Amino acid sequence: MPKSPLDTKARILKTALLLFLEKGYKNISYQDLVKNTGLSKGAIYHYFASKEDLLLAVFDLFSAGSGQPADKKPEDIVTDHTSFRKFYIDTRMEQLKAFKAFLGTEIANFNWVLFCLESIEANAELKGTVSTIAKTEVDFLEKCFTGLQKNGNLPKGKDPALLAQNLYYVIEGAGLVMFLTEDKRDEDFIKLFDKTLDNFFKII
Amino acid sequence: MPKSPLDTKARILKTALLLFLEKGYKNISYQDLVKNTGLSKGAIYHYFASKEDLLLAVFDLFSAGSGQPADKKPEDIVTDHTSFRKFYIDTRMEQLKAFKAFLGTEIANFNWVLFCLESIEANAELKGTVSTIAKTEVDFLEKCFTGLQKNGNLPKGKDPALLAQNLYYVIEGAGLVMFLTEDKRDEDFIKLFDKTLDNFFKII
Amino acid sequence: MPKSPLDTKARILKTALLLFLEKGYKNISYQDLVKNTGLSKGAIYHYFASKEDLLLAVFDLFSAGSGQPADKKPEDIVTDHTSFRKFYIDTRMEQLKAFKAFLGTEIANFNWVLFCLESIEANAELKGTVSTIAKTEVDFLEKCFTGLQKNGNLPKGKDPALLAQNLYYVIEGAGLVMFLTEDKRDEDFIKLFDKTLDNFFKII
Amino acid sequence: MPKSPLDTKARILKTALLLFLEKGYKNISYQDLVKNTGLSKGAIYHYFASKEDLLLAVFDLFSAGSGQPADKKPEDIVTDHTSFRKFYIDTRMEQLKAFKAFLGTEIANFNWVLFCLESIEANAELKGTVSTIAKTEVDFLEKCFTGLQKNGNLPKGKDPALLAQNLYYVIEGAGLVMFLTEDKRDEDFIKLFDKTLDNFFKII
DNA sequence: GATGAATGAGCATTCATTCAT
DNA sequence: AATGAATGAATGCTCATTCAT
Repeated sequence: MPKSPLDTKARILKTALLLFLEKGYKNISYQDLVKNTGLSKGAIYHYFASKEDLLLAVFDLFSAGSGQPADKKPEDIVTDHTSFRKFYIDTRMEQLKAFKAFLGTEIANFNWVLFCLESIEANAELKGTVSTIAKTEVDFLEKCFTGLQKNGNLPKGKDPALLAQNLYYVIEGAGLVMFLTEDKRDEDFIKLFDKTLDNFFKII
Repeated sequence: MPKSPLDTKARILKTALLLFLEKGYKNISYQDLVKNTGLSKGAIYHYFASKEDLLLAVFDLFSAGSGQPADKKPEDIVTDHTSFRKFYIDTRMEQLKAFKAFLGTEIANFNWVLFCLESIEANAELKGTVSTIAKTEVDFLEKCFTGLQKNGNLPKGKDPALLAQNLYYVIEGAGLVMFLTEDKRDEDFIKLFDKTLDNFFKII
Repeated sequence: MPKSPLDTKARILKTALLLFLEKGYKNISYQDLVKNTGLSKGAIYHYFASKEDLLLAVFDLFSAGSGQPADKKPEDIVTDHTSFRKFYIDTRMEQLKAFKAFLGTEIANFNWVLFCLESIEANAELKGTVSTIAKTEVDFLEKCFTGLQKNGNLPKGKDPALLAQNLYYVIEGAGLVMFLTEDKRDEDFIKLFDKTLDNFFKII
Repeated sequence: MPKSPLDTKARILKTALLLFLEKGYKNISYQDLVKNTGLSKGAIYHYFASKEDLLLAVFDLFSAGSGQPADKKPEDIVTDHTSFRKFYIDTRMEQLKAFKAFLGTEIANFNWVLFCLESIEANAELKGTVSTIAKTEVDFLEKCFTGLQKNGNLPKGKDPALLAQNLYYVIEGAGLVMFLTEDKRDEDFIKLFDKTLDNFFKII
């Protein structure tokens, strides 16, 4: 039974993140937050001056959870297409697992696109944060391609940086299209990413 | 000063499309529609039974304007990378020009991602429509790659269909990331698409 | 296919009466009237200046259909309790049959109490009309009791007029209570009236 | 100046009961409630989730105020017609007085029929409550008739239960007809009930 | 005679926010 | 730290009515 301020604040943040990701920032009201935190409106306002303020804190949390692991060296782990795919999927699954563990619950509908769109709509400065996340992800992919290159598994003359950029877009694009055209769950996205990487290797 | 029912209905549809694309479906209220159409709430309800009903009609319009031109044969027009890029950009610019001409006004913020997300959120059946648009676009790109192939400008063993699929994702992904990380205008997207195609050709 | 003004006006009146009785005056909108008459709003306004105006005409129709048959002589027909009950029920059933024939359709929920209440609420002068209906009904019942009296089937010293007044109230009260406490159909009311008369004879 | 939640909730309930009885549930808008409670719309919604929810609570209040006093023994108090009438009228007047005292104001138009009709229209389950009120009232009257019987003031062979049922209907019927045909005030109803009882005794 | 386009006031309801306790 | 009472603007929607055709 959490009583300390830190616990309460964390509880609000986690609940808000979960709800925002599931249904979007605009679709979540204070009533929802109250119901799902078990706290009162006043308590939430005690920690966050406004809904936008809460969003900013939640977005920080989200971006922290979106980073790539710094303890691993992709360029050493990735040697060929197979290890590339395995490493990428493993990393994302770990990320997802960590995320769920952090939230302490399953998340039915991981609508991060809507969440990000509404976030930058509410506060355009968040574009910077999204941009950083994107760069980190591209860097990560670039290191993977470098791994391929070091092992002679990259066709001559292909630039790892450009490949990373393209692959990043492919993954984002595939995710977005899946969102817009299919009913999906978390695991579907993992499968999608695996297939997407496979296809990408076939065209480069 | 339009008086005929057809004019009025079209006026509502155009205005709604414009506003929905600029600010998203949820962010537009009947008050906004009233202000921008110069009509009364009642008049809008006379033509569309509900906001969702209006959305469906607007989405039809949007999807109609999103189709690729049926009168052109991409596989004949596209012969090399240069003609590919030129043809693709020309097509999109024509599309955009036609769209603007149809709406009769500039559109400041072409937030089609938010519009699509909110649309399928409001009515999941619209996923089918989005899916069709996506397929049409991929088909179009596939024909372009076939053009390249016919002219010996495609590396051996590369599948036009797979290339089209990937390029489609790259374009969507690039567009999405641009949305989430930068301030952009219509023309910026055109430039982005040009650069995106250029980069894509470098990695295949 | 009715085209003459009279037909149209009658069609509106019948439809309105049916709808008002089923759902109450307030619950029926012009939209309902349009849907059920197959006419346009304008057409209805052409014949009736306002909703209240329509109500007044409808109420006239209703009160006309609520009268007792002038061609029959209750005091001659009613001789004992059995003939009283039979005559009363027969009369009401004929009334109901005539009503349905006139409307040209079944009526699911005969909520005449709500209809009357809302009618006098809309125009207090209608109280006069209701009053007249009530008097006619009491007169009718008085003649029935007179029939009983002539045949020596009325306890000495009982005043036919007073009995009629009481029986009228009993019937109205029973009907109202049935409305407020049970789900009922037209036929249930007929049964109720029969039982009510039977019980009334037991206490006088 | 009431500040406690209980006061506020009670204030809303009383005001709503008063207004619903005066003009009917449908005719009262939140605007009316706001004007008459001095509270804001939001405050009312804070206590009652919807208009129907408010109605249910109000109806409970109404039904509570409609019960007969449990502390009195009608079968001992009522001995003859005179004491019957006096006891009945006294009871109703006390009821009315208590009601007014509770509401803290006069009530101009006690339209309980419309209120009940609209209540069961809004929520058919309320028929159960109305049914209970009716049964209580009939029981009460039956005990009165039992008092008459015990004192030899009931003609032989008359069933107190049947008499109670009939008298109840007579009273309701008389009340309804008065509503539909005359302008009336609270006191008029008391007078009406007195006269109604008097007449009823003459026919049994 | 008849249509239906257009109006605008009014409705129940939701929402983020403030603040006394 | 935490509650929840109270606010009032805004939302989608319904309605009776008007009127040009």
